[in-house]
Amino acid sequence: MKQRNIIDQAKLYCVQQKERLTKPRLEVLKIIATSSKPMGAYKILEKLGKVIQSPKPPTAYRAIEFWQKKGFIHRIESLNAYVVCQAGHRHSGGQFLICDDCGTVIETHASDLTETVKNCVAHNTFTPSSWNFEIHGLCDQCQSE
Amino acid sequence: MKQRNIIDQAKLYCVQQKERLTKPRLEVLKIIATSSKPMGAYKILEKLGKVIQSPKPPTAYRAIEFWQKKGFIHRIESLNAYVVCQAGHRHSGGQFLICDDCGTVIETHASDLTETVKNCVAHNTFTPSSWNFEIHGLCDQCQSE
DNA sequence: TATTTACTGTTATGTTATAACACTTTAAAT
DNA sequence: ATTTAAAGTGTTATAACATAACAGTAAATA
Repeated sequence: MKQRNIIDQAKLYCVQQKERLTKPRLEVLKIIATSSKPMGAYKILEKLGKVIQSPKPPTAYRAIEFWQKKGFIHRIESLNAYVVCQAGHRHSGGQFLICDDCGTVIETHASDLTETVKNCVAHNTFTPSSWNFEIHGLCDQCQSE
Repeated sequence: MKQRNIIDQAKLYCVQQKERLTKPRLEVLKIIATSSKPMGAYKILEKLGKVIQSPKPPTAYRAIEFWQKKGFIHRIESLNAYVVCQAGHRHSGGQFLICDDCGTVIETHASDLTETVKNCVAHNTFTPSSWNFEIHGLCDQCQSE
């Protein structure tokens, strides 16, 4: 079970980093990890309501922000939605292939910036700290249908 | 004047493509083109109020959508804001260097996808239609301060 | 000049996100 | 052990961003 691993990783991480793994945090991560598709904050909040007494938006947003900062989840900007990190490691940038038909998001390795960006860095015109590359299109399966 | 050129280009485009260059459309494009930084929809709406009698959100959003579809402006997803196209040509993807200090956005050429994405396409696992690459960091000037 | 089409104005509302503050839990310092 | 400080939560309220729906208007076209 993939989502099981993420939870275990998160637990380990919190112990090691002395971060507090509170109920809202744990449940929110579980919810996002269980979904195969990006999930909006209010959808997360709704699901959270099944394990916590009538939670309010900040409860969900705080947990989302927590995991996002730690690199366990990513925000898909073009969808206002969140997905669990599929890369299995910390990184300051992400690349996402978003199928506009079925909604699935594939996270690809994000260690390479494009040539243009590399040039900018090389010429010292810009110093990147984080990046987000969202590619919309059709996944293999939807393409062939 | 750079923003003058964009307006002229837009006028020419509308004549050639038989698109209607209405007052809301023209004014919204002027507003976005005049700003050196990405502008949110409600800020645009506010400025629009100086040339049009108490406009409502849909008036701004419709014009924004119009120019966005035609490639004259881009949406910066991570800022919920809009900038005039700096590339001077139609394209299905954009790369933006966003300075988190001064807010300036530099648009770079977007004809190259990263290696990973190219590989996905080559192996037929994904067919991209559009993409958006937003790189946050510090521009040269803010970096050196 | 009648008809169709595209666009606008307006009302209302939906969706996403955060500020602010009182209270609680945990960790650390004494 | 008890105090204190720091981090986290619950809650209310509201800010910020975006669109549905429908009536009316302007332009293109038949």
